Amino acid sequence: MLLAIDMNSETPIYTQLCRQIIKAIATKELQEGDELPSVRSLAADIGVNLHTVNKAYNILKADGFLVVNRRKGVVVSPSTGYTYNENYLQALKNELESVVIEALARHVSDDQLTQMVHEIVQEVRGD
Amino acid sequence: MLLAIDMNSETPIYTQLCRQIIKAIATKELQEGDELPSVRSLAADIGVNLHTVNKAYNILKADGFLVVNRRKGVVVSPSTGYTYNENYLQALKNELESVVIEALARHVSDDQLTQMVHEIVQEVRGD
Amino acid sequence: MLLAIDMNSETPIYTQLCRQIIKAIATKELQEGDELPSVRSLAADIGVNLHTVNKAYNILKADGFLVVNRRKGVVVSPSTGYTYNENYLQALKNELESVVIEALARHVSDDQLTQMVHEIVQEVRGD
Amino acid sequence: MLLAIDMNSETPIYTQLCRQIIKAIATKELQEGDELPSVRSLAADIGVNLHTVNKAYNILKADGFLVVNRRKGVVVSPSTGYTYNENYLQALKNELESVVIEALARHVSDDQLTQMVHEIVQEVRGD
DNA sequence: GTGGTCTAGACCACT
DNA sequence: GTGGTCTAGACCACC
Repeated sequence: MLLAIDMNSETPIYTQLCRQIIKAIATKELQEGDELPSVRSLAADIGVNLHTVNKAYNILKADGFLVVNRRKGVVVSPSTGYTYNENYLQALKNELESVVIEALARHVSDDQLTQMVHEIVQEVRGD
Repeated sequence: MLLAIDMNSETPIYTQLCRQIIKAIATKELQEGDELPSVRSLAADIGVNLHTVNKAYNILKADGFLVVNRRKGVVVSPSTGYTYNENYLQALKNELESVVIEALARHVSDDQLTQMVHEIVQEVRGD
Repeated sequence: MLLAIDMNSETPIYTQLCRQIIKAIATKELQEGDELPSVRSLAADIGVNLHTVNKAYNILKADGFLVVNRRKGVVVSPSTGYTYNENYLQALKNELESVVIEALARHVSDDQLTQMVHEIVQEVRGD
Repeated sequence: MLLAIDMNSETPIYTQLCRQIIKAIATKELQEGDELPSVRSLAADIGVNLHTVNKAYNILKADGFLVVNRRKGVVVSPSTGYTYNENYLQALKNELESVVIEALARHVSDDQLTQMVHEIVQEVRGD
């Protein structure tokens, strides 16, 4: 897995890490039981602080994507560990709302939006 | 127009203001030329500092949603002022990506996602 | 003479008035001795406050463009009244500098700049 | 880089800061990736409030001249970030117009103007 | 340490 | 009255 961090982005580094790992899980590049690099080695690899990687891992553990395995270190959870629930759907809708509403205000069409979502889904599934 | 601010939210107050005003524009509750409350009165109304309101207004001005009219104060721009462009579409796709990818990882279905987008569009259009 | 005021511009109305009158003088639409509308009628005409028109007239008087004639009211000065001097040239260069330097930083070419100046000169002379 | 602020000028301090930084970029005194002083240290240096420096930095970020790097603080963007576009050229022409037209009205010659522009270009390029 | 956000209170330019 | 600018001092998130 290749992690590309943009130091100039306004998104915090730990968030970028989370997203890229989640993306790898979504595209099945990372599957149940796969080991992740140790906090130490990953931090050295991408040149960031230990705390930053640690924070990302902790968030992903809290979200159920990762789990600590005594022998293998941090591994990807079985997919039942991070299935959506009501709370998540609500949060998802809120996030979508703020993005979609601005798009509509700017005269992006209904079709363009769903088209865009489809493209993203295709990228994830077909990648 | 009614603005509801959540002081405990982690999203900055000025961002919440921006979103609600954009939403009002999207739903045509606010139309071209409509006057917004003065920074001072709005700040007093919702109980925040005037600089916070000012920042929101300034962002919306920079984004083309609002303009300052010498006689009427802050008013809604003609809709040509905030039409989408290439840069915006790119940013929009990036924002959608991070949201959608996590949803897919959590086994939200393609259909659920487009359904959710449709619901939001309905809310905006049908209001 | 037609005065078009943009209430949404960030340039103060009195400055817009000054510029348009100066432009009319530059294009010889207004010539030495020509009468300007009274403060009162001009204000009513373009729908602004008396003070605003008054301020514009006063600035133009201080700059030598206009002069008060006992019988005809405010009239255009003889062109000797507003010829450039050292101070003005210095101020002009400062104003040009801030504009030109940003243009250069943004990779506008030397030629584009002089071309643009030529175009403006043509518009004024040939108008 | 040396920043000289004129507290008595009528141009806002943050604008003066913006111009001087843009000038430094134009003269290549500041190049892609170069770090700028932190808002706090620069504010202390020139004796203004940190919010004033912050505002200048924010404007330059919005204009694409600067970006915030998570490790290095505020740095100069790659020059692709602030290349001119149609909107900018239009705004540039408007700014040039108001300056040039008054100069013409005051009998500054065509040649003097282009000469002045050339001088400024020379100063920037030959620095 | 950094930048980002918020508050509070002041003065000024413009209309 | 409006928005624009500046100051001063506070807390927080990120690294």
